[in-house]
Amino acid sequence: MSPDPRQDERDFLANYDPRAYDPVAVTVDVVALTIRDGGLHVLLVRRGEAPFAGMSALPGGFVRAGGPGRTGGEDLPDAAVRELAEETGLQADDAELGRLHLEQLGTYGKPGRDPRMRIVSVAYLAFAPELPDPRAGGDAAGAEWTPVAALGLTESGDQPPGTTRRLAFDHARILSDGLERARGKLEYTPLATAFCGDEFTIPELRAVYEAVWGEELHAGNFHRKVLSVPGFVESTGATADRTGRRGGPRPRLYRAGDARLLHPALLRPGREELIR
Amino acid sequence: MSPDPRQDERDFLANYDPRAYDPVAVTVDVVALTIRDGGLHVLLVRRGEAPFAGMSALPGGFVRAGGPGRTGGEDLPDAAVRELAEETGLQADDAELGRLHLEQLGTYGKPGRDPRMRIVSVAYLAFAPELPDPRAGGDAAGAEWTPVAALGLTESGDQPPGTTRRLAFDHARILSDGLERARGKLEYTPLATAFCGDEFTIPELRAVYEAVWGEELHAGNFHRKVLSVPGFVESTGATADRTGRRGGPRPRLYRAGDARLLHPALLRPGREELIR
DNA sequence: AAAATAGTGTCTTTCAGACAGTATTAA
DNA sequence: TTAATACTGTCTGAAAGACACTATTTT
Repeated sequence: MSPDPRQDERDFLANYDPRAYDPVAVTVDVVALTIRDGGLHVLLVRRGEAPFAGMSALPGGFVRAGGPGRTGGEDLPDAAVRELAEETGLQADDAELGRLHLEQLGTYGKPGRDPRMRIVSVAYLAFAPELPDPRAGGDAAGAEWTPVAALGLTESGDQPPGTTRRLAFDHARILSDGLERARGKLEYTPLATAFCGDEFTIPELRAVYEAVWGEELHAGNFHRKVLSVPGFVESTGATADRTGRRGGPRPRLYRAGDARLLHPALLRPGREELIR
Repeated sequence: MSPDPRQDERDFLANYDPRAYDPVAVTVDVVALTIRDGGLHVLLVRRGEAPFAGMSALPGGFVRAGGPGRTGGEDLPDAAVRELAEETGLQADDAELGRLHLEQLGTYGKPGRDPRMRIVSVAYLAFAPELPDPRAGGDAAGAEWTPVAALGLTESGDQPPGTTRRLAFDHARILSDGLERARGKLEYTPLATAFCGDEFTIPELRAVYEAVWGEELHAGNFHRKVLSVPGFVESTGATADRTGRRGGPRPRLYRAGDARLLHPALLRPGREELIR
């Protein structure tokens, strides 16, 4: 219709409700999970300023938009990786960040979720093998890996009164959604291997499942099940030099296989009661 | 820290990269699915203006933000329902829209996805029982239920050259993601009942699965399986007056049960090859 | 009468989970 | 030597899928 793209944009903007011009800010927040000392940890930053000063929050920040009418700016997953890199002090092209699994979790935009202005936040979920402590890195003064168990999250996604470490904004809800997503993903995808190094043992993989699901699994059945799913893991032929903490034979080493879905799936035990 | 929230907001805005001020618009797009004549249909609008004039698009529009510093404006799911109501001519409080299943699908924000400005779009997925034709309603001149099969979508989410009915922006990708989500949801949730009326027969429910999954199911095994999953359907005790199109006994009538997850799940047949 | 459909019965295979048992290692 | 651990074998019950079969309805 109009060959001039700027005329086009003026038409476009004129055709909509003027309330659309009220500012909406778009941010990304990242739920970065890892396993440390056998427990599930999440990367949190300490807020220095109001609102929610002194409380913890998920790492995140504004999406760089690019100027109007142009195609500059960054894609949403790039913004998530950038925020993660800034907070951990790792470079975005580091091998450790490159092996990371990143997926979109959901978008949170309820009016009033930030008391200052309307903010729509796109949350990402990251699964990382054990990463260095954030304080070793760059300008990430306040970031640290925090045991998820210490946050006292309930199933409904909030923190009961008396919880010492409280999360700002609606970040308890976002983290809760991320944990539930992670628990489900381990059932039907091989993403538990994203928490491990390049080579890992079956007992290490089982420890990932136990940390994320929060329950102990039967070692023998787990072992046989993992090896029976085509493409979940492939043998390296080697044997680990390490062994279990209190003895036992040296476990064999495996790599992640080429499956993208687990078939049949590894279902969480004892979910029959939670279904209604 | 600062008791004045406007001072607070100024601090807040001053602390971030100035590129954050470049405008980002937030829209919602809706993938509304229904079953008509035994086939899966999606609600599409015809675009009258550039860009993509004459092409089809998902219904959608700007999220009403509310003014700065206040908590006005609409929540994202409310915006999705509003867009759907505007396009179908139904009122947002109609029973037919009230029974609708609505869930967030994902957020699409790649720079350049709209040639005019940076737009981040939150996509919603809706499952609807058969709704009236949009043209009967209000100002929804260009909306219509379109057979998904006519769009020629490939697994990778694009339309090969030569497709007659083309989708604007990245809406082929969004629709493709919505279809895959719907296929998966039918496996482990009872949401197929959201495509049916209040009362339905097992063969009608099977027709929903066949339309969404695009393959025929074994009638006998499907029947036994549905009845064996606790809480999927509950009997009304009544028998339908209608029967199969070419004869057969009158099927019994059921209502949706109280299950929120299907256990054990109804898995799609023949997915072993698609896993890697 | 013929064909299609609703619903049930039965058999086979697969798989999850319980349990037992052997070999290997640390304490 | 004891205890923990890695792994394997075996059994049972649940469930999916193939197939057969009866009863009911339309054409």
